[in-house]
This record gives sequence, structure tokens and C-alpha cells, in this order.
Amino acid sequence: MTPTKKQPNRHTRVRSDHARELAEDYVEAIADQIAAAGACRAVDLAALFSVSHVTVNRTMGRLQRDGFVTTEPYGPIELTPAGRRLAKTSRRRHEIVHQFLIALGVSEAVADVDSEGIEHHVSPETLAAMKAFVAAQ
Amino acid sequence: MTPTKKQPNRHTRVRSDHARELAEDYVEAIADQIAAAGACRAVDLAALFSVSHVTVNRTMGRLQRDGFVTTEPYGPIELTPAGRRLAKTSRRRHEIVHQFLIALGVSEAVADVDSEGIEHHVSPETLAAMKAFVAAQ
DNA sequence: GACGAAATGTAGCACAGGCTACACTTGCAC
DNA sequence: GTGCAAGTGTAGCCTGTGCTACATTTCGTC
Repeated sequence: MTPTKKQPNRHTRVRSDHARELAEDYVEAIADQIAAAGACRAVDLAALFSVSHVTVNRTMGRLQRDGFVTTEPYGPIELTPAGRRLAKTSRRRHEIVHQFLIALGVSEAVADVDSEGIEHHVSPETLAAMKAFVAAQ
Repeated sequence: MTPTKKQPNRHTRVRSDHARELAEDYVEAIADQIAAAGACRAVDLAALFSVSHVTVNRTMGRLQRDGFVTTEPYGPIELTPAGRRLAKTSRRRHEIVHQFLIALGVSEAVADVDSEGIEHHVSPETLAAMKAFVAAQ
């Protein structure tokens, strides 16, 4: 079986990028936490995402490996410049999607939930269209 | 998370449901394939999703366990009534999201890709708003 | 009806992302 | 400066989703 001969497979992009989504959610949360409390600890993320601190710990290992965060044993979680960049663009996209859903007429509560899921799948072109729609309100 | 309040765990929903997304993608593809070719074989799905036939095979095992498909060794893949229902609602949602993106002014190519990712995160309320927007065009 | 190609199945590996249970550090109260 | 609670780290387990390599079955062709 040769699975990858097929070229412009749109499914290929849809699949696979769960790791990126997770990274985006985490760096966004880390940036928030640092902004709100001055520092981000693993417990904060564990509480926010409703996962165990062990899961957070290992996720931090991957994010560190991928160059988004830095940590030292028993120390707080910091963002690298790349992490800050990712947090910023992710956050901005998130906000636009959220505003867009509100502008569409969706309730605040639903917009909160849906924007979380949708933001990771919005291409620059779609984001621009959403932004234009919000601006035209 | 600027656009939101700290509800206990909107993240919980966002997370975790990758299995459901995969199931939706698969049953949709299976329904398509059956409609197009009269039957769906594992190779068809492997080619479509650009994965190996082994991955398809095991995914079918899970979908069978979860009651969405039936298969017999070396036989074609069939949908259960639950699988057909899921395929139908998934397909419908997918189409609405796609039409909506087009109506928003997004190009066909980008709408194809983005609707694939977005469809799984659209709640009924948001879907209704999208549908209304398309209808109001 | 035998053959070979295509399809499917099986074994075994890897990694992500989830968990519990338990060990160890840190830091604050006292 | 000790002790205890909170926070982290480590060990080890599970499932899902991907793979390669190899075995087996089906099926059309002859």
C-alpha cells in the first residue's frame, strides 16, 4: 500500500494537525496566565484544561522540545519568543472568530465554545472575510 | 481567554472529541463511496484519507465497535442505521458550512479545506445562524 | 481449476495524550 | 529550622492513530 501518492488531498491537512491545535491552546493559556497572575504554573494549566498535572507536564515537555516554552524543574512555565508569537496570532485569530460569531447572531455562551473549536481551522483568507464582516457591522 | 469567562471547562468539550470527528469524516466518506461506486472498500478510504490500509482497517474496527459500520472479513464496508444517520447529519452540516463560507466571500478552494475542519466544531445554534445567513443572501 | 494481482488481515513498532499511584522539592507557618 | 501542604517529577498503564513487513484470501483471466 502506498498511502501518500495522492497529492492535493485536503484530508491530509485536516488530519494530523492536532498537535498544533494543542500547542496553540496551551501557549494562549500560558500567555493569559502570565498576564493575569505574573507567572504560569503547571497546576494552573491542569485546572484550566481539566487534565492531570502529569499530562500538563508531558505536554510542556513536547512544547519545550518544539521550542515554544521553557521550564526548569519545579520552576514556572515561560514562553519563548516563538511561543509568544504563536500565542499572539492564535489569540488574535480566536478573538476575531469570537467577534464574528457574535456578529452572526450567535449567543455569547455558544460563541465561547464554538470559537475555541473553530479557530484552529480558519485559514488566513477565511479569517480576513470574518474580519471584514465584523467591520461591516 | 479574553473573549470568554472562566466557565468550568469549555476546554473539556473542545478536547477529547477527536474520535467523533474521525468517525464523522469516515462515515461521510463511506456514504459517498457507496453512493458513487455501489460499495465501499478499505482501499478506497485509504486512498481518500492518504493513510495505509492498516489504519483504515483498525479504524473500521473501532467504528464497528461503536456501532457505525459493519464488515465481514474480506468484505465491503457497510453503514449501520446509526452510521447512516451520522453520515447524513454530518454531510448536511458540512454542506451548510461550505455554502456559508462561499457566501461569506471565501474562495471555493479555501472553503473546501476550511469547511472540513470547521464542520466538526459548529454547534446547532451556530449552524442555524450560518444557514440563515446563506438563505438571506 | 490454477495463477497472479489486488485486497485484506496480522504482528509488532512508535508517538501523542490521557490516567493513577507514589516520590520528591519548595516554600511558608510556626 | 522543622514540618506540612502544595506543587512537581517519575513509573507505568491505557487508548487512539499512524506506520512497515509479511501472511492470507479473493477474484478475474486464462
